[in-house]
Amino acid sequence: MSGPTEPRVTSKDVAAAAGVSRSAVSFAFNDPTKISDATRRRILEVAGELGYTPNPVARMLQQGRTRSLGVLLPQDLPQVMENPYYAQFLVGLGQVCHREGLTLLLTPPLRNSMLKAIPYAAVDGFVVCGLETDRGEVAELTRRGIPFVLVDSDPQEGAPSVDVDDHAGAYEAVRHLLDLGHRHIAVLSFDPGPDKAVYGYRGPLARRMSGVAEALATVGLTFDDVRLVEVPCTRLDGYRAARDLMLLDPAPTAIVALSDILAIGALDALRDLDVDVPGEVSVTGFDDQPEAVWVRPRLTTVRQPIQAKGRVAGDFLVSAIRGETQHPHQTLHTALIVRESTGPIA
Amino acid sequence: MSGPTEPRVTSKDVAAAAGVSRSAVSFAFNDPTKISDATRRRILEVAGELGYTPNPVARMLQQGRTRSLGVLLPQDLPQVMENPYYAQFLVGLGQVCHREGLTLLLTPPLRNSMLKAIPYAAVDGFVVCGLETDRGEVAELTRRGIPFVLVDSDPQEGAPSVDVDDHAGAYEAVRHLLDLGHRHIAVLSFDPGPDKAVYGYRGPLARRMSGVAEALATVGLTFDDVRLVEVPCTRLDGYRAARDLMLLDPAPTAIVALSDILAIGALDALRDLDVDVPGEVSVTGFDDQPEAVWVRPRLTTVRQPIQAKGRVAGDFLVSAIRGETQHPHQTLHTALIVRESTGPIA
DNA sequence: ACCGATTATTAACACGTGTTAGAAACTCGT
DNA sequence: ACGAGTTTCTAACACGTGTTAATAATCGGT
Repeated sequence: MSGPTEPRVTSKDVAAAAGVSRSAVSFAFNDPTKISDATRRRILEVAGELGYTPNPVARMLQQGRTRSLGVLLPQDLPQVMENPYYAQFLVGLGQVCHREGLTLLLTPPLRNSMLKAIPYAAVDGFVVCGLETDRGEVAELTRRGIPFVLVDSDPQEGAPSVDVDDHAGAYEAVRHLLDLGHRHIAVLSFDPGPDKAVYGYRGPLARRMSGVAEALATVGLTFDDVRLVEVPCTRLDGYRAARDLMLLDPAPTAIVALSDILAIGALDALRDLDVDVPGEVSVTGFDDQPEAVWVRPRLTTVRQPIQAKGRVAGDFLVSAIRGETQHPHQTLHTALIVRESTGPIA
Repeated sequence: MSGPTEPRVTSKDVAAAAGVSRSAVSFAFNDPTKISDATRRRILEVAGELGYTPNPVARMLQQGRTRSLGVLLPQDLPQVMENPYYAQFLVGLGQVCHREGLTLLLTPPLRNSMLKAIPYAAVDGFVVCGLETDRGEVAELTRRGIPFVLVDSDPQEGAPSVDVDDHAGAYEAVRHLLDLGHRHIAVLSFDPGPDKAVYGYRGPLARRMSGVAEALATVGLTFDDVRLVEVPCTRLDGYRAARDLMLLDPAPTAIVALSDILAIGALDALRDLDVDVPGEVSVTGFDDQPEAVWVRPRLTTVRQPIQAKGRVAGDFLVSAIRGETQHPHQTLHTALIVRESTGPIA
C-alpha cells in the first residue's frame, strides 16, 4: 500500500510557477533588499499556494550549520531517560537551547560505541556525557574540528570540560558521619561498568571513591574497614542492597550511597524492615534530586548543581561553536545538605 | 581569539591524496564490489591518515533521509524535561529508536509556535506531542509529505494517532470514590493553557473531564457540585492546592487529581496537615508514575501505559516512514489501580 | 532622445555526497 | 596479435539551497 510519494516541492517549482529565476525565490525569503517589493510579494504568494518551505537539510549543507546541539550519551536512550539525573541535566542544557533557539539531538551509542555514533549526527557541536574511558572520541572530535564539551569525565588538556567537585562532596559526607561517631560504614555505589577491571575507577566515581578514602584516613580507617556494594543505579537495586546489608553482623550503622536513587531505595528497605532512621542507621545520598526533600525522613545528601552543570556545558559549547578557541574548565561546587536521615550513633 | 577553523577534509582531498577519482572514494566506503580490492585498501588507508569521514549532512541530502525522528513538543525544553511524564514517554520511544538505530531530535516550539519549528528540523518524521489546538500543524506536515503521528491530541481523519482511554480512566476513578460513599469531591486538574477560553477543553483533558462528568451523572451530580481547581502540573502546586482545599467548609472527603504529580503533592500537604489518608480524605491520581508505589500511603491511581504509548507511536512512525499509507489509530487501555490512598467515607 | 547611474534579475558556482553511463584498461581464447 | 568480454575506474549528474558576478531593465538629467 505504499503510495506514490509525491516529490517535494522545491524552490525550482516556485520559480517556474511565478515566472522568475530560482535565485529570486531565495532572495524573496532571505534578503528582501535585493529584490523589488512587487515580485517579492508575488513569489511569496505563489510559494504559499504551492506549500513551499526551504529544505532544512539543503540549508544546513549550504550554511554549514545545523542549529542543533548533539548530546553524546554513554547509554541507550531507554536507560538514559529512566535516569532522573539526565532529566535535570537536560533541563539546564534546555535553557541554553531555548535562549539560543537551538534544538537538541540525543545521540546514543551506535553498536555499543559512542565513537561510531559521531559521524552520523548532523550537529554543530557535542556535549559529551559521562565519558569514563576515552576510546578515541576526543581525538575524533578534535580531528574533525567539531566543537565539544566534556561533562563528568576525566578532564583533558585541550578540551573544555565541566565537572563537579565529587571528591570534596564524598569527603564531606563521610566526615559528617564520622563526626557523628559512626565507624561501621557501608558504601553503596552504582555499578562502575565493565571497564573497571581494565582501567580501574574513572571519572566521577573515581573522585568520589578517593573522597571517601581520604575522609576515612582522617580517623585511621581504610577501604578494608568498610563494606562496599556495587549495584545498578535504580531504586529497586538500592532497596535490595540495603536489605542485604542489614543481614550482616555487625550491621552497618551508616550507609553512604553514591546516588540519591540508591539512598532512597535504601530508605524504603529500612522502613520495611522497621529500622529507625536515623536512630539505628544513618543514610546519606549524592545529587540532591528533588525527591530527597519529599521522602521521610528527608535525605541528608550531597548537592551537586546538575541543572547548572547542563547550563554551563551549553554555554561553553555555544562559545566553542562561535569560534572561541580557548578551553575553559569549570568545576562546580558541591555542598553537604544535612536533613533528617543522619544522626549520632546510638 | 577565533582560530582559523581549518576546512573539513572532504572526499575530494582523499581522492587527490590517493591519486584516484572522488567516485572511487565513495565506492570504497559504500559499495566494495565496484572497486578493486587493492585500491579500496589504499583509499581507506589514506582516508584514515587524513581523518576523513563522510559529511552527514551531505549524505542526508543525497539519500533523502536523516535517520532521526523528531519529537514536536508543545512546551520549551526545560519545562518538558522537568515533567516525568515525558521521561517515560521517551523511554518507550527510545526503545524503538534503539531497535532501529535512530536518533532523537527534540524540537521545542519556535517563537511559541510548534508550526514554525517544523521547517527547521532535519528529520524523517515527527511524533507530535500533546497537540491540543491544531493551528495548521497537521496540514503543514501533510502538505510537505512528512510522516507523522499524533499523540495525546484530538484524533483526526487522515492522520495516524495514539491515545489513551482517558474518558474511561477518569470515569473509573470517580466511580470508585462514589462507590466508597464520597459525595464531597474536589477535582484537581492541571492547567488547560491559555486556549481554554477560545476552544474550551481539548485533547486528553477534555476526555478526562467528560469521564468525570459521566461518573458524577450516575449518582445525579454535576460539575456544579464539585470543587474544580486548575494549577500548573508540579508537585508544589499540588501541595498548595490541597492545602487550600482543606480550608473549605465543608472540606472535600475525596480529591481526584488528574495527574500523579498533583496527587503526590496533595498527599504531602495532607500529611503535613495531619489529615489521615484514607481515613479522612481519599486521593486518586492519574498516570501511575513509578513514584505512586513509593509514597505512603501508596497511591490509588489510573494507570496509563506511557511507555507503551511511546513505543506504539514510534512503531507507527517508522511504518509511515517506510511508506505505509494507512492511518492507524490506537487507543490504549487505562486501568484503575486501587492501592492505599482511597477508602470508605468515615 | 541619449548616456551614465542605479536597480532588478539571472546565470553560474559552491556545499559534499551517492550513483549511472560510458570510457579505459586488462584478460583470454583462437 | 587481435577483437570479444570482463573488470576498474572516472566524468557527469542529482540532491536543494545560498550567494557572487555579470547582465538586462529602469530612471533621472541635460
